[in-house]
Amino acid sequence: MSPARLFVRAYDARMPGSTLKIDAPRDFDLARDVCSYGYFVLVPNYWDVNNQSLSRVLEFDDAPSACVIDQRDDGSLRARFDRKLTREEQQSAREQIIRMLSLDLTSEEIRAFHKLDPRWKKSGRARLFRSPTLFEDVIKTVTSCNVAWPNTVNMNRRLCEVCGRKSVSGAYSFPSAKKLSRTRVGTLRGRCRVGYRDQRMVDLAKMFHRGEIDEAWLSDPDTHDDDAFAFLLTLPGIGPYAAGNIMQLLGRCSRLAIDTETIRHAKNVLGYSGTDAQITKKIKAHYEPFGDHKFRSYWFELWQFYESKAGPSHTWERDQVSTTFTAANL
DNA sequence: GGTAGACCTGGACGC
DNA sequence: GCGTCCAGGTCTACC
Repeated sequence: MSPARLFVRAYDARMPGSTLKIDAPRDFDLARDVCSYGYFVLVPNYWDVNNQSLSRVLEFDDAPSACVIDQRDDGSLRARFDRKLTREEQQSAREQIIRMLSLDLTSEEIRAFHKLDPRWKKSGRARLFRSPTLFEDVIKTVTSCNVAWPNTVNMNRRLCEVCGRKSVSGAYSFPSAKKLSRTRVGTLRGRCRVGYRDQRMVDLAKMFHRGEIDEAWLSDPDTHDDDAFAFLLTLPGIGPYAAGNIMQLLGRCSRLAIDTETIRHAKNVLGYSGTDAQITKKIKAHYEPFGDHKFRSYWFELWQFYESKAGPSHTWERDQVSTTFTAANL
C-alpha cells in the first residue's frame, strides 16, 4: 500500500483541524475539473477515486497542512485540514485552492471557449487543473521536459520526500521556493534524481524567492501574451515547450505547447504525415481557429484520446496512471 | 537563423 | 546481472 493511501485513510478518520467552505461557480464540477490535466496525478496531489476528493499538503509560512477537498450537494467546496489554521493561513488556503481549481475562470470566458469550440459544451470542459502556486507549476514543468512520464512522476515524488515539509498527518508538501533555493544541487541530483536540471531548479527557486519573477505581471490581462512568453523563455531550463505550457498554467491559452506527444497525437489521431516540421505547421493551422483558447482545444482533444483508452479520468488510480499515461504507452 | 551534439535518467532489449 | 541503446526538451557552440 502506498504512503499516500495510508495518509488519506488515516486523515479521513480524524479530521482534527479547520474546515473551510469555498463557494464554487455553478458550472464547476470537482471530479471533471481536477481530473483535467496530468498534474493531478503528481505528488503531492492525490485524487481519491472512491471518495471523489482531492487531497494534498498546502504550504504556509510557519508549517504545512494536509487538506482534503470535496464537493457538497449544493455545489460548494469543503476543505478539511489536519490542524487548525490561523486567519492568515485560511486566506492563503483559499487563494491556493482557487488557483489550483481555476475557480476564477469566469462563465463568460467559458461560454466564449464553447462558442469557438462547441465540442466541449456538453461535457462542460474548460478548466484546467494546476498547482496552488506558479512556482510549483514551473518546477513541475521542468520535471516534465526531456523525460518519459514515469520519470516525471518519480522526480516529483522524490522532491516532496526529500525537500518537502511533513504535515502533522505525515504527508509531505511540495518544496517551497525558499526551501529549494537553499537546497544543494548535489542533493537534487543524487537523491531526487533530477539529473542536469539540478542547477536550473535551484536558480529558478532563487529567482522566485528573491521576487525576480513577477507573477502579478505575468497574470495581468494587460500584459501581452508575446511579452509574457518572451520573459518565460529567459528563465533557466525553460524553452519553447516549457514556456508554452507555463503560459496555459497562467491561464493564457492562446498558444500551444508542442512536444513529441503533440506530434504523436497529430499522426495517430489527426492523421497527419510528413516531417516533424511539416506536421508542426499543420498542427498550428489546425488549432488556429480556436484563437485565445487554442491550448484548451488541443488539450481536451488529447485528453479525450486518453480517456477513450483508459476510461474517464476521474476513475484513474494515481499509481496505475503513473506508468501508463502517454499515448506511447496506452 | 539553423543545426549538431551534450546533458541525464530509466526503461527496453540482448546476451 | 550487466552492458548498450534510445527517448525526451533545453542549451551552447558553431556555421
